[in-house]
Amino acid sequence: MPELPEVETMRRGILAAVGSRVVDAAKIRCSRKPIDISPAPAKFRHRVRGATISALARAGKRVVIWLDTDDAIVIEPRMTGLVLVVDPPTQAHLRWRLSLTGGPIDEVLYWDRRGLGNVRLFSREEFCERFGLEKLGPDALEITADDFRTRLGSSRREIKPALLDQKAVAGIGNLYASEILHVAGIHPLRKCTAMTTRQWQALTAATHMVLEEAVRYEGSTLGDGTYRNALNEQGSYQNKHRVYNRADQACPRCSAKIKRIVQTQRSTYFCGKCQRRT
DNA sequence: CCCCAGTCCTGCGGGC
DNA sequence: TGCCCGCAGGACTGGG
Repeated sequence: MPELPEVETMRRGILAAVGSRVVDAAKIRCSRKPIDISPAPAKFRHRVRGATISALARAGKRVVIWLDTDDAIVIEPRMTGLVLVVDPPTQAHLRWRLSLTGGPIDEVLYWDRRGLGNVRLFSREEFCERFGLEKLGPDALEITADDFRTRLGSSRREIKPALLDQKAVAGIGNLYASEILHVAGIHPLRKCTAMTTRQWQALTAATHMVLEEAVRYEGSTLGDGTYRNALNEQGSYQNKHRVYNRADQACPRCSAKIKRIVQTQRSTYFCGKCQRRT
């Protein structure tokens, strides 16, 4: 479930390991069903070969490898994808490989157990079209209370499912939505239209606080152990979770029992006592 | 336009 | 012990 903190951790790990280097080749490595990689291998290879990595960025939950040719390799890990510079957890689910020249670490790998992710090459124009502010909202680390109110203030949805809308705010997923609302003291069932200015402000502060903290702890590696950083090491923010996956345990703020409900087919965790509906 | 259910996919754990 | 089902939740699609 890589969300913003996990993808940001991958991005930093790749940057530290490979920095600015020349691409030697891009290969599809797949012993099972192929994942979504575009364009087709020969064309992909031709477009990236010999290019230099000019920047490593993040677009919401995607890792972006910018090349000096003005093309961007966009890796979208979805549920179980990992971007690695060391041996992957298994060879079977290794999906793609970018070979580099001139350094001790000479590969960036894409590994994906479930294979829901994708690796795509875009020109700068295509990238701006696809990931502009109309398609992808402001980054959750940078979003302001005014952005939140403008983008969600008139939505008829409940606040928790609304936080998962990447057009409104980029980077928040199911896990961090629950954590953020707990810190903000806002009930997940609260309607966006009922949110006060103070609550949009509290939500903004909580969003920045939780996500910055999660980045410092290198993301959350849950029970299935799938998520890893670029060096195949676990994150540790799961030990700091306030509500996620903690149904029936004590709220760290008020000791009431944490509840689990389902909203738009997804689990929500919250404290019914200290997260107010009003 | 807005929003939600259904879809893809694999591995794991519960129930029988 | 083995099988089947449900669940996990990224982003996209189709339709109400």
